[in-house]
Amino acid sequence: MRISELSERSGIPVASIKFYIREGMLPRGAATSATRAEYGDEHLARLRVIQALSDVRALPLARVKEILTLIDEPDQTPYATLGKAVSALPPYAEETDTDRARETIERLGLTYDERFAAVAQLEAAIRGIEAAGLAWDAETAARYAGPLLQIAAAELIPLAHLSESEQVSYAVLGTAMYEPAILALRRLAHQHVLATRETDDDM
Amino acid sequence: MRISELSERSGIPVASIKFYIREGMLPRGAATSATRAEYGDEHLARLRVIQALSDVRALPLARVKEILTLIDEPDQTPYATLGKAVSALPPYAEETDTDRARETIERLGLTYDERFAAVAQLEAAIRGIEAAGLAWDAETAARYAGPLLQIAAAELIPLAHLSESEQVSYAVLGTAMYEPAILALRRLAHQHVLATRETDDDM
DNA sequence: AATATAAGATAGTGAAACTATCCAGGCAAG
DNA sequence: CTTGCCTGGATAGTTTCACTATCTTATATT
Repeated sequence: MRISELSERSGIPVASIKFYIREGMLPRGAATSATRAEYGDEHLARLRVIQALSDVRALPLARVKEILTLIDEPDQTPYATLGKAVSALPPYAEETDTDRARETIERLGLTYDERFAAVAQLEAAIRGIEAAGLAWDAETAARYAGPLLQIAAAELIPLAHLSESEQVSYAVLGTAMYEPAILALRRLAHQHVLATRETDDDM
Repeated sequence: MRISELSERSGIPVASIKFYIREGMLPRGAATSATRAEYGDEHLARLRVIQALSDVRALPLARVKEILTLIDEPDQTPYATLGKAVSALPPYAEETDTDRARETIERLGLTYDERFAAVAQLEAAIRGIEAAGLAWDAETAARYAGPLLQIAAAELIPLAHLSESEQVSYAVLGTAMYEPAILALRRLAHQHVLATRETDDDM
């Protein structure tokens, strides 16, 4: 298909598609002549991924590009690839000390690895919680860790019968794309708990 | 304290503090003369909340302002206030039909209420998941719902012995600020599960 | 041959979040 | 008391991001 059809089918303006190509997020079409190029279904799929990451996750295009690159050219190990994908996701934390996060992780009996971006992200999250005047103690952390461990374990099961490259792109995209659903379900769960309380006490 | 001290103690440039005041996110200091005003600890605390919401959550200032307004002037009921707070959080979903979300919610046995922003957010999340080529079926949804219901229920318990206005600001800020910690813990849980698998299978 | 459309390059736009400059009025040191 | 620096407040400028519009050249299509 030509660029105009790609635009129609994806709902993205031609000018924006050209912009994504310029930015290196979408491969060029196969040139059939000096002023014609052919686009395929892979271009359409790529555009949908860009939109999902950019609109639903509200990721800056630079981060979207990082994730796309990881899917196209995974690192040596899936473990390293997933680690890099995590650093493309908010909260964007720079390197600082990660004492609070380390304390939490060790107290929970989780594996601490300072190279992992999620450690710095947890640190940033804890600082934010406390800056906002909220509590983050062992009890609070434990409330979250148990159920999340269950979720994480369950999420990894269906990966088993996929090929390695499928596993990587599923894990990278899955890390990013299931998060909004998780947050929405938590918010709905709050509402549900509140709504099904028979007491007249509101919160 | 004067604005320069407020700036020093918060680490936020004077120009930015003035900007926040202009935008109505931070109250003016109490004027002591035509060119002097006095700022208090409440200004410092407010600044820290703005930073937490803006930096850690990466919320646009317009959303930060909405949340701040909710804390300052809660709605009639805490339930309504929390609902509005949720709409200030990503994913920012406009009104569309919410069929997929409704189906999921009903199948899970949760309370469906179309006025609740989290429903539209779940819809947006599901569409994003599928646009990215990932699965969202009953089984997937159920994997998440159970543990999240546990989390939600546990989160509401400590609210019981707070005053109503404390409950509101805790719930509003808590909805926003604990989310990054939840996501970071999920990512760490993935790493932990992967790291503690004795098999040589990578993912 | 005339017209339309495509690809690719370059430049322009609009919103968001600051940041810098300006000015008049105090306060404090000498 | 006066000189000079700081303040509060207003206005204007800057930077980054994510497009969007225009332009050029060339090639399909009728």
